[in-house]
Amino acid sequence: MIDLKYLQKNFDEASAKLLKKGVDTATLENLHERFTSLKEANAPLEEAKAEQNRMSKLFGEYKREGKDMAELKAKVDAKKEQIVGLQATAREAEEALQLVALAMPNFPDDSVPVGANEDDNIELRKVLEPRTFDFEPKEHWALAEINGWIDFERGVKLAKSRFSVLRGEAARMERALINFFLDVNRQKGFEEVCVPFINNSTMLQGTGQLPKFEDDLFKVEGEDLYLIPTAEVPLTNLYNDEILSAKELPILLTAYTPCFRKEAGSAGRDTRGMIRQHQFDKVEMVALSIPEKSDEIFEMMVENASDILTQLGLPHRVVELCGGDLGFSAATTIDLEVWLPGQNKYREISSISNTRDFQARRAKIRYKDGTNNILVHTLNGSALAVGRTLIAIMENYQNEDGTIEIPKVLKKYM
RNA sequence: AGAGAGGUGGCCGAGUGGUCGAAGGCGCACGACUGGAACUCGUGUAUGGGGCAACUCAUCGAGGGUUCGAAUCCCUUCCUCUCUGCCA
Repeated sequence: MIDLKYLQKNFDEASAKLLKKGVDTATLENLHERFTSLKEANAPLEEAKAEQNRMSKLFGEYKREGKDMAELKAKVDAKKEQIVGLQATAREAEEALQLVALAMPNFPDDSVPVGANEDDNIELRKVLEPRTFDFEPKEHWALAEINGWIDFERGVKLAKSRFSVLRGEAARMERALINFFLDVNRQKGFEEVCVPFINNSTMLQGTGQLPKFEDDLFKVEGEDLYLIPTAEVPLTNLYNDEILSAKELPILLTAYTPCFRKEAGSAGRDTRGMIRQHQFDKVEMVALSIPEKSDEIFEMMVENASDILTQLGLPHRVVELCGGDLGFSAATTIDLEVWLPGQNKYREISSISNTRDFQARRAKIRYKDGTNNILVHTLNGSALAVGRTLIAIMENYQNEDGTIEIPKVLKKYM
């Protein structure tokens, strides 16, 4: 959630920031109004309650002194009636505010480039030169068929479209990649954790998936539970509603989890192959940090993900997202895009974001700095999307006959 | 899943209708004592919101109710523990 006090005091500045993210001023004005309404509704309510509390305390005295209480009771009853009305107004204002506030995306950093969509993203650098083929490189689904690596049909049979089955060497490579990623992350100081793959609505609200993006989530029927769309949810919310001590920060976490996404709104995109699935494996990094250190940690996370791709010998580029392409919770995001020679394109394989205090405010994650409780900064990033890495290896390491070489660093894992 | 017990501050633990945001202890922070430390003594020590402030509202797992007044009584729900069942 954005800082509503900041919004109130610096409306024009806030408005300019959110414009970059595609939020029009009217929406922000609405939020501002509701925040003001709530404050206006709360003031008389609290005053009335204070009066009631004062009067109620008198009862004790009256009783002890044997005084008559009928008159006092009549006064309190009148006050109570007034409170009921004020309470209804305040509650309405509160609910109206929450509705808008929880749907408002994070402010982008000032450094975020202006732009409407991914076409306006800025390539910062390329890492590794794509290899030149002396034959026409195939796409991963063609290679999958030649090698019997991916069973698309039976994945669909077992569940539905956008599910697939990895077989034999592919299944082993999936597992090898997970182990490799976790090992690298652990060496960089991330604590490996193993988390529930199903989280409740409070947690999904904490990281920003709810209430706005419920349509993207698989919900457990009849329960307040959702399949996680990313390990960012359980890892960040590990400290939901906690106050940490400054000395335990930064907290660096990594976990392998499957991720479940409905991909609502992606109908027709990447229907072929394994790029966009309802279920995919990912190894995630999450960091909780003091505000002053989050930029540094962000850089480290980008470097780490890039380094993993380099170790795998996969050409990629580092891209800074423009305001219009930023996710809901992100203040700044860098994507890593891996080269897919079969598609002749760079495709997203990692996305690293600093959400500043946006998620921390929602999830109530603070740390104690002397006497003050301060919101932490939360960061998250993939290191890496496993299925897409598998695809990238298939396409980049293919031979003319369709066979696939194993990257050197993976050999000890297979 | 069925039966019983219970959920209070960082932790332990009192509190069964008013003076309780909450005794006491531990822990922690600061100060005194010490050459330094332990011990001892003193002070402080929940969270969120409103207000320049004095101050004030809310919170004793969560939600609702009774009452002038609820940590305390009632209902619902979640969680934990024990026993039974089931199971990797």
